Parts: sequence; C-alpha cells; structure tokens
Amino acid sequence: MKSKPTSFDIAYQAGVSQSTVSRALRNSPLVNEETRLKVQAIAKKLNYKVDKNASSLRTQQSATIALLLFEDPTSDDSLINPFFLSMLGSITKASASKGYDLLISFQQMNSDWHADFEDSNKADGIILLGYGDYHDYEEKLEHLIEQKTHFVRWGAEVKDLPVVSVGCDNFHGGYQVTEHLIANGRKNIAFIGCATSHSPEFLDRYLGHCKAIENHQLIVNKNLQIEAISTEAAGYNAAKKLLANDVKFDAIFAACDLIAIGAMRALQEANLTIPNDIAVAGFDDIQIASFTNPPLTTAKQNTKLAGELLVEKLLALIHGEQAQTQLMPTSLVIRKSCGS
Amino acid sequence: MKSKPTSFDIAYQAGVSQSTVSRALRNSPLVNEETRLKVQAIAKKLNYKVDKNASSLRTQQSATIALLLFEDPTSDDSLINPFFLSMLGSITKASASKGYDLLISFQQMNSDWHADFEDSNKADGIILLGYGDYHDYEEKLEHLIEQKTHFVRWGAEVKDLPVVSVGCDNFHGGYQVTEHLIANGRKNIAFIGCATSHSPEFLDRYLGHCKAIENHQLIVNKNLQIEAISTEAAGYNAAKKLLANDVKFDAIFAACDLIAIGAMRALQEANLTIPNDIAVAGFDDIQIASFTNPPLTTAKQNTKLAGELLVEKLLALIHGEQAQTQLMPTSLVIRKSCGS
DNA sequence: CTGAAAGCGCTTACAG
DNA sequence: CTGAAAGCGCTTACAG
Repeated sequence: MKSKPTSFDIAYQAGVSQSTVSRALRNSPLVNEETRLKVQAIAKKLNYKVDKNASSLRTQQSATIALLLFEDPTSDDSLINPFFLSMLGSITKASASKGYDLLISFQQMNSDWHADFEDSNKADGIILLGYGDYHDYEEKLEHLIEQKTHFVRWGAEVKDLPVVSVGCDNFHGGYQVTEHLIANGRKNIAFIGCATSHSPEFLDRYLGHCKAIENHQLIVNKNLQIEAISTEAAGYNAAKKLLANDVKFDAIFAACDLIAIGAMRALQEANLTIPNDIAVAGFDDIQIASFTNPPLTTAKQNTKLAGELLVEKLLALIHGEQAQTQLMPTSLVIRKSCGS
Repeated sequence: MKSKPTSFDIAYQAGVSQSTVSRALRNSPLVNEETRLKVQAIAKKLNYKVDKNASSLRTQQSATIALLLFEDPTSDDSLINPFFLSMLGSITKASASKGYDLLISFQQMNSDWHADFEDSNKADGIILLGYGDYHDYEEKLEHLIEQKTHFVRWGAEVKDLPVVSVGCDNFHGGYQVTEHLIANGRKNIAFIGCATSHSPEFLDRYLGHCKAIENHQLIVNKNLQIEAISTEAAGYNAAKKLLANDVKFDAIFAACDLIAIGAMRALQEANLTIPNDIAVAGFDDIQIASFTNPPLTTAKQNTKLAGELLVEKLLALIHGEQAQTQLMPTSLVIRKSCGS
C-alpha cells in the first residue's frame, strides 16, 4: 500500500519547487497560469489532497467547528430531543456551506468537559446546544470566556456575561400560545415545565404566558404550574400530578412538544378528550407534533434559520468581527389540539 | 490575548526537556513517576492541551472518524429521515466511548464527493450512511476501495465487493411483517417501496414479503407493488396510485415508516379506516411510529447496536484487523395499525 | 530514566 | 513569477 502523495511528489512531476506547488494549489495570483494548470492537473491525477493536519498546524486554523450537544443526565440516554436533532441537521448544512468541517460531541451536562476542542486546535470555535440545568451550564460558560474560546450558543439571552446567543423570543412565543388558548375560550391554563432560572427558556415562555393571562383580565394560578424537564416522561408525570392535585384546568401549555406529548398521554389515560375536555399546546414544532392525536398546536422555532445564524455569528467571531445576540420570532402553528 | 502554551512552556517550568514533557503527558513508562506528576500538574495549571494537528501530523493518525450521510437528492432538503438521525446519535456515542472524535458531513448522493476525509488525513476512517440510488452509490464504493480507504457502511450485504457492512436482516424482517399481516387475516397485501437493485434493503424486504405470501399458500400480485423512495411524500403518492389502480388490497406493507405515514394519510383522505379497511405496517420503528393514528406496527431496527457495531468494525479495520459484514435481527413491534 | 535531534507536510516571508 | 528556507508543535528513534 503506497503512501499518500505529498506536495513534493507533485513538485517533482511538474518540475517546479514545492513552494510553487503549494501556491498553485491555493490559487495564488503569484503563480503563472500555465504552471498552475499543470500543477493542478498532476495533483488531480495523483489524487492528491492537502494534508489537513499539516496545513492546520502551519496556519493555526483548522477550518473546523465543534458542535457540543449537552444532554440532561436525567433523561433516557438513548433519546435526543428531536428538536436538537433538527438543529444539528441545520448546523451541519450551514457549516458545510461555509467550507467548515463539523466535529460533533454529545456530553452530559454534569461531565467535566473543558471544551478542549479549541484548546487543542481541533476546532476554531464552538457551538453550544443543549438542555439541562442552566446553573451548571453557566460555570462552563465562564470557563470558556476565561479561555477566550470562540463560541456561540443556542438559548435565551445571557444578561451578565459577554456571550453571543441565538434563540427564540420565548416570552413572545409563550404569550402567543396562551393568547390563542384564551381566544379559544380557555380560562384555567396550566403550564408544564420548569419556570425558574434553572431553565431560562422555559421561564421566559412562562412569563409570556402569565403576561397574556393578565392582559386578558384573568388570574395566574401558581398551582397550575408544574415542574418538568424536556422529556415525554416528565410531561406525563407532571400531567398526572396536575390531575391528582384537584385544581380545575381546561388547558395545558407545555413548555416543549415532548412534554406536551407526555401530557396528552396522561390525559387520554384519564379518559379526557383533547381538546374538548382539555386543550393542549406545545412549543418547538418537532416533526412528531403533526402526528399526535389530535395534532398538536405549537409555537414553531425556525431551526433552519437558527442553524444558519449560529454558524454565521461564530464565523464572525472567529474572524475577529463583532456578533450580536439575536432572538428570532416564533410562529404559531395551529392544529387541532386547542380546538378549532 | 496570549497564545496557547506549548510543551516547551511546560518543559521550561518543570525544568526538564520537551521530550520528557511529551512522554510524561502520554504516560510513558519511560518517565520517572515524580517527574511525570510534576509535568502533569504544570500542564493542568497552564490549561495545556496537546495540539491535535501537530500530534496527528507526527503520528499520521487523527483519532477521528468521519460520518458521511447521504441524502436522496429528490427529497426535501430540510428533512433527514429520523431513522438516520437516530443512527447518528448512536454512532456519536459509540465513537466517543472509544476516544474518537466524529466529523460529520451530509452529502447529496449525486455530488462529486471523493471522500477526501481520509485522503486529507482528517479522519482515520469513514462510516457511510444514507439512502439514495444504490447504483450511484456503488461507484463511490469502488472508488473508496481503490483508494484503500478504511470504511464501513450501513446497509445490505454487498456481494461482489470487499466491503464491510452492518445492516438488518431485511429479508427476514420483511417476512415477519407480512406473516403478521397474514396472521391477522389479510390476503391481498400491497408493498410500497422500490423493489429493485436500486434499493437493495427494500428489495430484500420485498423478497421476504413475497416468501411469506408463498409460504402461506397465497399469491404474489405484481400489481400490488408500487415504487417509492424513503419519504412521507413518496408514500402518500404511492398509496394514491394504489387506490386509483382499482386492484383489491386489504393491507399495505410500507418499506419504511416514513412511507407508511404517507400511505396512512392517503388512506385516511380516502375515508378508509386503519386497520379495519386497510392494515398498514412499516419498517424501522422511528419515534413517530408510536404517535401515528393508529400507532404503527413495524419492524424495529436496533440503531443503538448498529452504531456500536459500525464503530467497532471500523476501528478494527483502522487497526489492521479483520472485520466481517454482520446482519442484525429485526423485531416486530406490534401496535394498532394491523388489527389486534 | 533523560535529552538532543530529526521529521511529519504544509505555508509563507524573504530574496531574487 | 519562482525557489530555498524556516517553522508550526508535536512524537520517537537514538545516544547516553
């Protein structure tokens, strides 16, 4: 098995120096057109590829982005929230279109990651995606900032730290959903999902929800908010708890679609019909949302745009430019789970 | 912004040579215990990370695997079949557990990829995953073999080429599904999905299906096989065509879950009830399969095991060992779409 | 057990 | 427009 050709092999065949080969392959204007074509032809014939490690070592740039996806350690280890899978698809495409390779890694939020991707020059920057307790997460952010790592993240705006985020306008999204439920005649709307600083995105959705209630002269009932992490199982358990609590409610706003799906299961097991007895709305618009029974009304997050923005902003940072946190609007996708 | 520390910085602080630092960090038995601990402590203090490019260049190994996911160019560009997303998750975890980084790339099957991942030393080997016309794909396989690239692939066994595949026993899976439909009293079972060498996995499922029919003294009706690629839209269109054809059928075996979901939509639009009028079965057991209405009976492919096997076999190849093609059993997941 | 040295395959400043 | 040379940051054979 003969070894891979190097630029010296090409230089030899082309009768030029190795420096010229390197220039020719990089389309340097310094090189004669004719020489360039000859070199490139030979490179193609030999199936030559520039050695990534050598070129990255020399230039100190890897043309690679690392995507770190955190998972909640409490969730089932085999299931990734489809919402993040969709983000992953979009980020992959966006980075490829910019000529960057994508390294991916899944990590437990509680693991001792030091984001060695940039430290070890594997990647020029990092995209952070995931779920889990924000308080744990914040420490890691501080560490990254301290190391002057280039990174952007998906999520709510971070107020106190110099961090570039791309996220949805969760407050307004929450407002929209609850307003829709109210417009459909619901008056006692439960909220399932963590509503504390441990989960800033969910908290914003909850605050939007509360605002909509107040703006429509209804009253926020704290007993109608039940904690849940981003899983189907958590949604199921939370809805069970809600039913056991013996507080009246005619709708559930689930902080994400997976929670909504779990809640629907619990309601149906209790022989309640959706939306007649209880309306249910979600957040995200994952693929499954179209297939639930009834199909789920939800606030859609635009993952395609999100992926593009994340990559764009990270590249700006890598190139020493400025980048701003950006919130994207959500759009309400009305299906059958909230009535008409 | 001060630059990253190198092994020379550590050597200086530890009062030893750079060679010793390198050995100490790699836990070489050649280095004195005390020296090793001192060096490692300083490395930790300085937040030193071995430069990946330098070490890969030197050793000619990248400790990285590339995952190439092909998409059918005819399918909607924003949607990746959830089945492959699930495989991706499993492969990511398996490669991380072996200490390998994972580079991912999505490619159109018709694009002119030359799998430069290994040629450019970005990766030590490649995992191929995807869908699309097998005839296009085969050329690429030949190219990879010619280049002596280390790779494994997901899919049916390749007979004529020295290729290591991991796949499901599609023939038996198809047999199981159809036998289940027959056991539920169905006699005229349509098959939706490509049943030619363009799609070997689907073809095997079809052949298993035909075998089950014959073994139960029924007759295979060629008019009940309709072509479709792996998408919801293709399933929808194929079922429409089937309905328009005016051939009698009481069940549909869809070559994958996405096709099944599309077919169910077409049936329901035609006011047919599932499973009473028409039973429907799929293949894959994607997450959505539990949520369709009615929930879909399907042949489950074990993506977790598949990912582990793919990584394991690829690493064997990289280390110069032998690896064999392996077919995994499928398991029938009985829900409501085929009756009882 | 340790150090000096070579070299992995590039890119690019310098000299012509 | 081209070439000779340096050097990116490691790992490891060689010498001691």
